[in-house]
Formats: sequence, structure tokens, C-alpha cells
Amino acid sequence: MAGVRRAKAIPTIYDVASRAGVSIASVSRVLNGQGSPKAETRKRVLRAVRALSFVPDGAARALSSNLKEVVAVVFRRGGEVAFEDEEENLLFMDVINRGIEVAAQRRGFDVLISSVGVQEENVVARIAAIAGKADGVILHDQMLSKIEIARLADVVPIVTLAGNPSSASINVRCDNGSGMRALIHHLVTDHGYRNLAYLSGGADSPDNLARARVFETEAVAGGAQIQVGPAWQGDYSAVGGANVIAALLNRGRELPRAIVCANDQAAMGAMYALARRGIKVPEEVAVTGFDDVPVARHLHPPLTTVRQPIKELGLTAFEVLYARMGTARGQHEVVLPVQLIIRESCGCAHSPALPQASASVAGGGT
Amino acid sequence: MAGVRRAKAIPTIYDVASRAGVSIASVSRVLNGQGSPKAETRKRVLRAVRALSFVPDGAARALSSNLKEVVAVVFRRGGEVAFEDEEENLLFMDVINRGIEVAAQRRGFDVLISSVGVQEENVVARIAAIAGKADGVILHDQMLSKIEIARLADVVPIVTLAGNPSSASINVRCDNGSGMRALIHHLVTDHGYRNLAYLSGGADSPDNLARARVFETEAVAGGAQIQVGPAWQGDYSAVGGANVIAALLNRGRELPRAIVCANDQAAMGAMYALARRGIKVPEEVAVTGFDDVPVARHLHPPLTTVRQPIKELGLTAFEVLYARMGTARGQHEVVLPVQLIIRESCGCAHSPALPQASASVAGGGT
DNA sequence: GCCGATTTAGTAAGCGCTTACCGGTAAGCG
DNA sequence: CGCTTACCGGTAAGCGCTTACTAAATCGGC
Repeated sequence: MAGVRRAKAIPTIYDVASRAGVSIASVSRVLNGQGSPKAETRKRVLRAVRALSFVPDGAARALSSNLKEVVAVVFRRGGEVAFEDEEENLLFMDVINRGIEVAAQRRGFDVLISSVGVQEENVVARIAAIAGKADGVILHDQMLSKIEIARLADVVPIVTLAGNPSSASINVRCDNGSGMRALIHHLVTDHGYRNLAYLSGGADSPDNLARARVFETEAVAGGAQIQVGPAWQGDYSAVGGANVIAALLNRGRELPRAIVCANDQAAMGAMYALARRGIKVPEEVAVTGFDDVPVARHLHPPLTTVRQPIKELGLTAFEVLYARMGTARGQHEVVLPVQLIIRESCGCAHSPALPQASASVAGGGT
Repeated sequence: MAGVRRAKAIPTIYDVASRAGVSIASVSRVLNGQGSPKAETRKRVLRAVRALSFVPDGAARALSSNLKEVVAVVFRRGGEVAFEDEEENLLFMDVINRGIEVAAQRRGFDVLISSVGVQEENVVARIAAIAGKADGVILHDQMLSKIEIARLADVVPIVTLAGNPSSASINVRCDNGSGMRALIHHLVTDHGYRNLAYLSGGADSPDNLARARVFETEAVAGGAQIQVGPAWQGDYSAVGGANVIAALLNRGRELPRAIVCANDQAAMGAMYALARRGIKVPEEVAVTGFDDVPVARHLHPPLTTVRQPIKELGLTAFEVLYARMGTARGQHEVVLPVQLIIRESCGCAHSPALPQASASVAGGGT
């Protein structure tokens, strides 16, 4: 029996029972509303509980009832964060996590948070440990390989966010295809841009792959030229996006008419790099994002992007996981709809903004 | 035995033991590095663990070792959020929570998050439930009365953030006094303002009380007039701050030369309300905040405020709690130093900003 | 007023781990 | 070669709950 020792012994269900003059079974029953305890019994138990400040031990409960009422959420803690906007704002993950928490709350679950450093070594062990403390696990990013997910899934239900569906887990993602399709259609057909580039995200990200694929086919189908490849390889981060553009510019490469970024953060970085060289967005080069994170509308120019229902992603992830914790076997992938958000970075004119009660009226600033 | 039933039985330590041909004690020992298992034993156990994808059950572990390796963090979920900046940015609590998480990680703990709705009814029950799942609890805000805290503290160590110290719990806060003192000194002595108001925060918040108290004594000592009282009662929120100013203006009250706000969010709201009436900050009215949340520097004008080491607050909260989980009894309050951050909203000239790698360069605008 | 049908309450068997305790085996020593 | 000293590993006793099973108590209905 190791562990941290508490000074004063904390009351257990036995203490309550003996103080109330009943059995522990009765105490448990009144506390959980099982059976039909007599009013008298109920009253005595409650009195004792109150008197002792009794709080049932979650571990014992969990062990006995085989239900911890905890979901674990694992995500990657940012590495280098050179951009304030990236650090200071609620980004994709944060919003998703909020969604998860809200959904969990509704079911009486709590959320066990665990971030993993970018280059932490024993990630698998860490995740296994946290998995042992929860009834289910929600994984952001590609933190575990397919095999590792399969292994872990033997032990606990797993939901991945923007990952790969697998027979062992469920993946929740957005409809990259139709979003990208709408975006390219807007760029090619509405604006008539004939030369587009795709500033990609994490090379192994399924979302990125899907977006890249649709980008290519749609752009080509629309009769536009495309630029892709290693030179356009970003990593979903603002720094990554900025670096790609800077490198291209340094090598004297001519920029395409429009840069379609894998996500909003990359677009932020790209716009930053462009601005540093005095290149006008969208007049000279149009830039678009993907996600519609909260700051997107506040960039200059406001970012045209594809809105993912981010919070819903979280809500859905939890609900799907919850269902999986029961007997339910459902489909292995759930896809949420997206929406093209046209602002100004694509070249569209300033659209009358909705009135916004924002302190930015009192100033602005990023 | 209720709870959610898993389809396939998940492996237990017994399965591992029998597959490895050893006793469960040995399995436990190699898994926890206790004792000195022979290399051979160790190897066989590890092989079996791997083969079965065994993950020890956290609940059983916790029950047996009396240590869950989990800290609970409870905070208030925002109610009405009319201001984008309030919703979209990492605010006080978020930053603190990040700090807690980092510190927890270092000790092998995970963080159990639970937000409480503004007007949720059985808050006490909710908190008790979550307390049962953790080794310690960190409470933001004034969520529990002194009595309730004392009761809960019988069961689990408690650390409050910006609360009241009590014999049962430990409070972690910042040095409101010296921060406010420095701020008032700057306003009164450096700027020579003779008429100040304190736009207060939550009426029952210890931080607010402390700040108000020092505001009064310092301002008066400096020979300035002060405005305080019900008309200046805010609630730490941006909407609250905006409402106070709007109401004052509607009643035709003359504004003081400087408005000292209880926190940055209230200052955001105040500046917003002022801007709507075309009142110039800081030319006509100076405004200051408290906290130095990330957005503070991006408001227009940049907010002069008192910086709290927000992340440290979280780190400290965890460390103090961790120490308390052991046998250590320490002081009941830990106070962290603050720093006056002079920007422009107080009337100071534009100071040469530090170079910032920010996408705001590519635009900006909140 | 007695017997079977209901309630209500108690007893005890785990849930999956950790670890105190102890027996067995090997190594060390005279 | 017999005995002490170490060292490993196994056995079993919980940790604090939930709940199946069972016993006791209560209540109707004749």
C-alpha cells in the first residue's frame, strides 16, 4: 500500500453505515437511488453522510461498477509557437475540447485532459496510462499508429479526430471533400483564377491528404494550373506556412494567383510572409484557409475559409464514444458537414459584416 | 454490477500472470519496478503484457494504492458572452489551467476538468462527485462557501485560486496590494490624475476587495478624488464593465479622469462603451486593467495593466496541492508577485514595442 | 389471526490491483 | 558439507464500493 497518506482517515461507507445504524448496502442504495429504502432509513443515512462529509471514493465505485465516468482526451501540446495569434487564441483543439467537455457533462462524465509534448518519447506508455484511468479515449492528431490504436482499442473504446477510420476505432471528421470542392469552385469559376497552389498540412494527416486530393482534381477539372509538391509542404502551423512562402520567394519563384492553405493557421503564416514582402492579399495573391477558427475573421484581410463545425466535432466525438462504450457498434466514421465562408482574402469585395458586439470596436488589434 | 459492459473481456493482471506463468504479484512488481524481479521473469511478464495489450486498470490501482494520480480542476463556465474577445481568447482561467496541466504532467498526474454552469443548481454535489475521483481539487472562483470548502477539505486537499485562505484549504493568489499600489502611484504621481474611479469586480471576490481597498487608500493618500460605490459595481466581465459605463453616461454623470478596472475584461468592456460614445482613451479618460491577459496588449490603445504571472498561478496551485497531498502542512496562502505593465491606455506615449513575430503584422484587427 | 406475497435490509462475494508476509532456493562461509 | 544470509516469488489480505442472494419484516386477504 504505497501512495500518499492522508493525515486524518477519511470516512468510508462503513463509517456512514455504522453511524446510521444500517448496513453498507443500505447506504449504497440510498446514495445511488437503487432499491426502495424506507424513508426512515434514507433519512438516517443522509444524516450520517452529512455529519461525516462523506464522499464516495471514485476509484472504488469505478472498480466495483466497472464504470469510471471519465473520458480521456489526448492532444499534442504545441511546440515552437512563434506566432502570437497561435498562442493566444482558442484554436482548433481548444474549441473541440470545449465541445467534448460540454457533451461529457451532460452524461455525467468528466474529462481527463492530457497533452503530449511534440517530441515526447514514451507517448504510447503515457497514453496507455491515461487510458487505464478512463472509460474511453479521444485522440487528436495522429498520435498513435494504426497498430497502436488497434492494440489500445482492445482495452478501451477509441475515437480519433481527423484520423483514419479503422476497424478498431471510430473516426470523426469533417467533409473535406465538399468543402474543398466548393472552395475551388469559387476560386476557379467565380474569380477565374487559373493558377493555384496547395500549401499542404501535415504530410501524413488524412485531412490534408483528402484536401490535397480534391484540390488537385477540382482545380484541374476547372482547367486551372496547379502547384503542389515538396516546395509547398507545410505542417499546419503558422510558422510552417510562413516558411514555405518565404522559401519560395527567396528562390525567386513566381507565386500562383491563389494559395489554398491546408488550414487557417497555415494561411495566417502565409499571409504574414506575403505581407513582409509587400505582396498584397488578395490583389496580387489570394489566400484561403480551412477550419474557420475564431481569429480567421479578424485577419487582414478577413480570411475566406471553409468552416468546420468545430465544437460539434467535440460533441460528436464524445457522443460517438459514449455510444461505443455501451454495446453499440456503429459505423467507423462519422463525417460532419462544412460550409464555405467567403470573406475577403479570396478577392471578394468587402461584404457588409454582421453587427458585432466586440471590444474590437474600441480598438482592434490581433 | 452495473455499468457499461464491454463486448470482449479485457485482460486483467491474472491473465497476464497465467500467460507468463508467474504470479500476479510478479506481474505487478515488474510493471511498477518494485522489488527486483529476475531478468527471466521480467522478460516473460513483458512478453505477456505485450501479447495481451494489457493496460492496468486505473481504478483498481487507485483503490489499492490509495493514489489516483488525478487532480480535479473546477471552474465556472462563462454565462452570457457578448464579446468576441472574451469568447475567442485564452483568458485568465484557460491560462491557469494550462499551467496546472503542465505541472501535473511533471508529477505523473492527469487533470480532470469540470466546468460548472453559472447557475447550475447542485454545484456542491457535482464538486463532491468530482472530488471523489481525484487526489486533490483546485477551485477557481468562489464556487463553494467557506463552510462547504471546510467540509470537502475533510475528504480531499483543496487549493483555491484567488479565494479566501482558510484553515482547511490553501489559497493561491497574486499580490494585489503592491500591484494596485504601483498602478495608482503611476496614475496619480506620474500622470497627475486627480479624479479616479474603481470599476469593481465580483462583489464578493477577495481579489476585488483587496484591490478596491488599496485603490481607495492609495488614491486618497495621493490626494486624488475617488469614485466608488454601487454605480461602479461590475462583475469582472466585459459586458459588466460596458454596462457600468453606459449607465453612468446615460445618467449624464461626469466621468473621472481615470478608470481603474478590477480586471482586464472589465477594462475591455469599459473601453468599448467609451468608444461607442466617442470618448477618447486615454486623452479624455484613462483606463487601466488588471491581470494582463494575452489580448490586453492588442486592445486599442494597448492596455496599461498589472501583470499577474498567470501560468505560474496554475503551476503553483498544483505544486502546493501536491505538497499538501503528502504530509506537508504549509502556510495557508501563497502570494505571487505582480508587475505593473505600462502601455498606452493610461496616457503614456506609445512605447517602442518589442519586435513581435505575429500574424497581426499581416493585418491585425480583432 | 394465520399464511403467502411483498417489501426492505443485511450478508457476502467480488471488481483488479498492491504489497506484507513467508516459504523455498541459491549463494556464502566455516 | 551443513548452516546462515540473501534473494525471489507466491499467497493472500485488503483497498471501498456495488449488488446478487437471502433473511426478516410488513401487509393483505380469508
